Amino acid sequence: MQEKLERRSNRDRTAATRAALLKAARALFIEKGYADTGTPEIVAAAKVTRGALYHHFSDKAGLLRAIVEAEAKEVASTIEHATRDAETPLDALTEGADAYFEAMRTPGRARLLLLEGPVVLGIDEMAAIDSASGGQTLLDGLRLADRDGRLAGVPLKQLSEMLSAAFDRAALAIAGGAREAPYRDAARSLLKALLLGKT
Amino acid sequence: MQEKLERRSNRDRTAATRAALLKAARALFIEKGYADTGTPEIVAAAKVTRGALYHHFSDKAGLLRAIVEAEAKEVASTIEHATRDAETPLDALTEGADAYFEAMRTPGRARLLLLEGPVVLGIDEMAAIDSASGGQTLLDGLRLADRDGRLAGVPLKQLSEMLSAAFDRAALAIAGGAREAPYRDAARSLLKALLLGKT
DNA sequence: ATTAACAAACAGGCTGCATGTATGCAAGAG
DNA sequence: CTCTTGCATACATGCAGCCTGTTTGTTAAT
Repeated sequence: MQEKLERRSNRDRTAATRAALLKAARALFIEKGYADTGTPEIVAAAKVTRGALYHHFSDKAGLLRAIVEAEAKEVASTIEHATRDAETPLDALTEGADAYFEAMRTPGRARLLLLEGPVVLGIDEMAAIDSASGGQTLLDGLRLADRDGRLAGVPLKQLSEMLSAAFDRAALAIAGGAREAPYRDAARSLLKALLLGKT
Repeated sequence: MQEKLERRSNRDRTAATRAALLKAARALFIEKGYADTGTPEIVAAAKVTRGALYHHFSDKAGLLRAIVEAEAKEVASTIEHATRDAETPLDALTEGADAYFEAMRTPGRARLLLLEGPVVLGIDEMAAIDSASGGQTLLDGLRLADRDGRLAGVPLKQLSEMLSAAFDRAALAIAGGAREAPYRDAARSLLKALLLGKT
């Protein structure tokens, strides 16, 4: 805690400053929203000046972009890890969905990835971030299931987008305090109905 | 075009001013987004002063709220009209989905209802607006189908929220220039799989 | 005469930039 | 191998412009 002001290498300074800014901004964006959080407030919380902020980030939106990219990467990695050793396509999808809900339980993550991000950065840029982070495991799962015979003639890309949106909404609801179980059941029903024809 | 400055009743003035503000703001919010549109720009486009704006609306967000409420009402009414005389629950849901896509083709509506609204007004207030506008036909349809036997044990409220989100995403994609047909097919597949056990 | 419907000026705050300063660092001189 | 020298990095600070919401003043309807 007492952070002696001793000499540090430039690399360490940069890392520390960036980390402090990202942490402070993340907390404030989650608590009050991007628009209602000013840069003076952010730098105060990070114990840094506005000069440092604009040295490390192009602008206020750049700060959000960095935060969103980190969150997206974590989510993608959690899902990928969880679906690695599934036996059937349905298992993979179900476990992927559970992992997604789990990853999105991290406080504030849903708001950042599903609300502030799309509005501030734009849908297109969010899509780019998602795919760069490897956020297409859902489509992969559907393609595997398709090879198994089911889903003939259904446009998979569009279906995966829509399912993804459904999971997003569930994650948002859960983040807002709703119980997780019913959403997980609903998700399971959806996937089962699609892949097995059973509700 | 030449709008003589003749005497008008107060009621007419109010109606005209509000309409001009709503129209101008709507166009600008769609074109540049809520955050990047200033009130000076809005009143200039509406040929009114900022005094008029703050006389009729509590603040800039109030302007967006009025716009969003109008859009939501139109969407709900379109859907209700389209599903009035469906024969089976699946028909009602399918036709409702088509009507929703149709209603959301109105340029900019998707952005207002699905992006700017939730972020600026908050999720809770958007939910209130939705339900006040009668946006729960989807849940009604699922309940009807449930009575028919299918969907036993599936949490309907959550399922309807998730399906609704799926349709939202499709509408957003279509608004962004994507072709409508594949999304409609995916939507149909989803509903059929749930209600009939067929993909 | 009273109130609605504006108009216009004002106060506070915020963003991005531009300029100034100190510190780390790499390379050459000695 | 050390030390100086020059440059780049990492900030700090003040300024300019804009924007929002409020307040005060004016005109027109009722």
